[in-house]
Amino acid sequence: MKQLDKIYEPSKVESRIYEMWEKGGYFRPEVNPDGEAYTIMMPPPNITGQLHIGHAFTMTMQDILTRYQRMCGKAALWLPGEDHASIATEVKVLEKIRKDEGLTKQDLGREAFLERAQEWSTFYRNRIATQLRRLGSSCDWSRERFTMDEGCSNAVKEAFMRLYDKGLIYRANRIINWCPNCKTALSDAEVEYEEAPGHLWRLKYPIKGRDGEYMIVATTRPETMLGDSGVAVHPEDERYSHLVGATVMLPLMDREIPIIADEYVEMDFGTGCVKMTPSHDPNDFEVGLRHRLEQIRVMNDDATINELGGKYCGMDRYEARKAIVADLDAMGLLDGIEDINHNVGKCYRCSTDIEPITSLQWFVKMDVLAEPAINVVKDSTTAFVPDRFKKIYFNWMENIKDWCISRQLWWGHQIPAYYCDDCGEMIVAKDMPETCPKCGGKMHQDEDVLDTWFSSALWPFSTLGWPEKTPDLEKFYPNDVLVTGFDIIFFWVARMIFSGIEYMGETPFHHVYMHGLVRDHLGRKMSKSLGNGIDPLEVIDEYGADALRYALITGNSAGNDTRFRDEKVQASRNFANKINNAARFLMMNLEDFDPKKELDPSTLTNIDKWIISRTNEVAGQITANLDKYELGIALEKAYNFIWTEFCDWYIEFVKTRLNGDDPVARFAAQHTLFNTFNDILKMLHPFMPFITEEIYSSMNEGEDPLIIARWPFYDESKNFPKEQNEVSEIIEGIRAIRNVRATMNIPPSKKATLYISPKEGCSDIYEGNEEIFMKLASAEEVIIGENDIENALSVVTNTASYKMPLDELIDKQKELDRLENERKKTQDEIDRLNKKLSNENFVAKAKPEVVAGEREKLAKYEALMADIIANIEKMK
RNA sequence: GGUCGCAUAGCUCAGCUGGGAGAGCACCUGCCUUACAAGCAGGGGGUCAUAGGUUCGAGCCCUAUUGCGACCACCA
Repeated sequence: MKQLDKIYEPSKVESRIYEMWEKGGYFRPEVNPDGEAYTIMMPPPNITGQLHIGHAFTMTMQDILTRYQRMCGKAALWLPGEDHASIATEVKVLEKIRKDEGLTKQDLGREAFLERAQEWSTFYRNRIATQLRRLGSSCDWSRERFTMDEGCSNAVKEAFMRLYDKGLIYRANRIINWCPNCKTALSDAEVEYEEAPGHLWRLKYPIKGRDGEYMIVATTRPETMLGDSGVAVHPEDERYSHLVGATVMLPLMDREIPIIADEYVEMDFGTGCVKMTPSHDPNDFEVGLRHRLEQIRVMNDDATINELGGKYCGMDRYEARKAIVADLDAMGLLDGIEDINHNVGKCYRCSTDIEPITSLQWFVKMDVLAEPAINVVKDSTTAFVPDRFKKIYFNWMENIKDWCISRQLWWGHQIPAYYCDDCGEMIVAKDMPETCPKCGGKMHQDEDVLDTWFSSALWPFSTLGWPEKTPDLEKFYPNDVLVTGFDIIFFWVARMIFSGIEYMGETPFHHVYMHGLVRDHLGRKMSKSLGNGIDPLEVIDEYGADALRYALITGNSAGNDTRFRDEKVQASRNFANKINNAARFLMMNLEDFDPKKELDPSTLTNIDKWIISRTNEVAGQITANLDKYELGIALEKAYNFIWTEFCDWYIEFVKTRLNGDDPVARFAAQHTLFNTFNDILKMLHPFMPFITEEIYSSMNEGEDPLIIARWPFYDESKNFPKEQNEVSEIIEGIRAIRNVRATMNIPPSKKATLYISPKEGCSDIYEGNEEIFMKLASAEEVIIGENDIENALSVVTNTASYKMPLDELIDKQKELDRLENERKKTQDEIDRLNKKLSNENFVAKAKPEVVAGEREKLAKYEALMADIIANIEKMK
């Protein structure tokens, strides 16, 4: 066996190990060809060119689950997503083009732009893939799909056509969210509302035919009045009922517009009178439809006023606002201004104020799609972890409006709709017809592309080959689990669910595991403006990928945010080093060990059986935790078991036999050490893949690598409850002795004879383990049996009483005080238990096993009490 | 306005179906004991936000309150 460094250096092993995995093809589901399919998918990479810590968080969880399932013998497939062609990508690419070539989008033209976008997108995507590899991502990169190549992927065309044929996609002139900076339509989910101080202006609209009478409307956006086509009041508002049906003259535009009554208006707000701008306000749009109000769009795509805005034409919307207010004021038509806080919709990408405008766009009809998507979550065909996120999902799905899917971008899947230049005929098809089927004219394709989430929603099956009926699709759909942050439920999770049901007839995954955000050490959200982002690659450089993965997972529970602190990574790194050193110990002591040589089970001591049993038990618990996606708990259990029980106790226990001269005892110890540590490496592998693989491969030369080793499932034949209890007693005894020695300030170098007098029937716990007590309890000699020593330090446990004569060291009074203290504590326990057990209600109503347990405890404490009192007597 | 979450040791957080409160870091004491000082041994430290309720028994279940946070909707 080879030797390890005293300090574990991740940089020395990580790339070598990763290469070994990848070359060996171990990430592919074929390593377990007959195993049940387990699928997990990677979100579409967001092209920022850099792996974000939040991304690393998601990836780590996915990777842990994938590795675990693979070791369980499943055909675990972890697929990278489709390209995430979004506004972000387009903006990023355009920035680069401007910087490198000094060209704008218009200078470049569509085709040249797409070519460059393709290039850079691929570059960034590869870069992220490389970064993920450093994190240990066991994604099957060989199946990577990149479907923007043909302008619009086959899957997207197919999906679009199917919905169109069913009448679930339509094109209409409706009000949509428009970003004047990105110059594209956005879906409702892409608008973020932010509270901002503003004003409420009250404007006076002269009523026609009633000189000196006005309708006073309140508005936060006076510039939209250019497009007003009505004034609305509540039908039951007596102040205005006589005016319904009359008209007002719209100031500045001199347009005669009607006064209408609609329940939408709230009587108590403002003046109870609302101006109607159907082309620039979603509510007004709805009211306008009901009352057939004219739609007058007064703004251009860049939010400047257009020619319908009269003399304000060409002004920016906010310049126009100032000018209009000033003009109205000059005309005496400004009734007043109030300060008001209101929410302003912003583009989620560039934070520009969203302008609602009417525009010809493509929409997906949502009500039909939403219903089954709600049902699969209701009946838990798709379960959310944690469960509470269902509510958020339902709330959104139940109130969903039609989804605007067209975007006025170039970088995306181009809509497969074609128009005749001559007669305007529209065809939706996979390929553009040569000529118009109606008039034979020339055709052109719709300029717009689809919302990136339209294609992303297809990802659970499009990455598996859909619409082709591939073997992958057959085997791996539906997926097992989706791991993602809760911030993405609407954008993505919900849309995948209804799309999966629509196209595949089945929900896309059984479980949706939702995690929280990674925050900085002060609990703040990471953001570019704060500059508090953490680069996972820097963390990996400093501490190693295993440490980063550990730090991200430990102490985390589903749905909750986690803070990222340097101390946490340090603790993780220390753990990695601990494992490294435990491995060093093994390697030093296993040089002459032959794992193939058969063991005589009767040579195993109770100590060996204890660690075998505990390892088995812990493995079972971790399995249960992982099956419930309790990654943080599973990792914590592994940590505590490895550090405390294996390293601090078992290794210390076993040293006496390893250094002794009985070859049979030595072999039993080596055998247990070897197998236990192998199991430990296995259960830790999903969390810390690099270090475990490195150690495992040097311990098991010529064997299969750890990544495809069999998971250490719970095995009843390795369960030794009797020995577990026995060794717990030994540990308790040693602890008690150490504790006494420490409180009495006796240095470890001062050794004494240790007299152990086991209680009835307990002597085999101690027989043969004398040397262990010598080593771990600083005894120079151990004598087991009845004793009657005076002037000795004494401690008692449930199975034995211990005595250490240390005459010259003992401060008699101090020891008496200590014993008295023990007595008090024990008496308190006895009193508490007596009180509980004398409560008739408790005895009658509590579960019998609980009552029995309390009785047993009482008996133990009473026995201890007797011993303590005897010891006090001897001391006096 | 609606919904949800969080409040546990000095700090950061765990705590599964209710049966005597845990970890890491920090702190105190003693140790370079041949795997490990990125370590070992021992120790201190919590009215589990507040007030009620259910129960034999509540950190956990119910109600209300306070503080913090998130999401959705949005009245011009």
